[in-house]
Amino acid sequence: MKNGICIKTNCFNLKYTLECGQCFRWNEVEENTYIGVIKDRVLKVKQDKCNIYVTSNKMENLEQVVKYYFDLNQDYEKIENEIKNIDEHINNALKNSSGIRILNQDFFETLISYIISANNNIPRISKSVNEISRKYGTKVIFENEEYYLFPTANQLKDVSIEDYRKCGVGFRDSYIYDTVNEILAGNIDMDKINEMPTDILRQTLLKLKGVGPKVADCILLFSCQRGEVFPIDVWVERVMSVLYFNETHGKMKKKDILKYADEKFGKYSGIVQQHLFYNMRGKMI
DNA sequence: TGCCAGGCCTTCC
DNA sequence: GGAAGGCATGGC
Repeated sequence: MKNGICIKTNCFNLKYTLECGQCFRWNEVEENTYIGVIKDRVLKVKQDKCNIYVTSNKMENLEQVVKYYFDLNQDYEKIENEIKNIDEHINNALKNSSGIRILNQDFFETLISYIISANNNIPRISKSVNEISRKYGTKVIFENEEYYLFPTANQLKDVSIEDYRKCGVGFRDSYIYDTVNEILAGNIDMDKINEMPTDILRQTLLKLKGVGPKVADCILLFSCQRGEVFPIDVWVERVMSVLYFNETHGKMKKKDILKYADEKFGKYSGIVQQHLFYNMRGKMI
């Protein structure tokens, strides 16, 4: 393939993966073709049956980067076959959403993005993340268009609370400001994240302003390869209450939902959660 | 107009 | 430790 690569995939649906709410910087430009900005480059990805075709402004290690980002090194066919057998609800959900992958996104970008996500909606989250990138991130050119990488903590060192507010983040402005400064102060060593046990890492994240249990779990799941976590937002609370506790008003306590998920879904809690979330939001279950 | 959005912080008990 | 209220902003 000219100026790009082709990767053969299995059990991967690009559309579901990018539209299930775990990432905020992808746009569909034509049928089954998306352009997105990840850690250090712009990607254009087209899916045609089992193959994806990828072009980028940066070809260095492209296949490795793409496989890691979309979690293509994991055997999702095996994972889906296992979770299908857990119960009929998951089996039904998978009929609508087979091929969702849990992305491996950049830690810092995910941290800030999910602080913005609190009591917010996905289009507005995307808008704010894009605005922060446009103002403070590195510009890159791809197919004669301008794109902006999400800024590093260092690129945000002189940004004020008021500046964040102008990016549309609302009351989360000071949370972002405080968290960026914590990172700049070295209070979270981003090089050691992979070695930290999940509980310790969660406790570390929870010390940051604007990071509560749900945001921490999203960061753990979408950027730290912790597939055993089960982020509970309003949708998941609702779907779990209805499907597993016979409650129609989302009244179940999070503690009880977490206990249930841990016992029943175990190390696959994260992927199960994502299928339930996607199906619930799409009103398919 | 009022309610909701991938919740969290602060205050108060 | 748990409950209640406040919080920016835009879409419906």
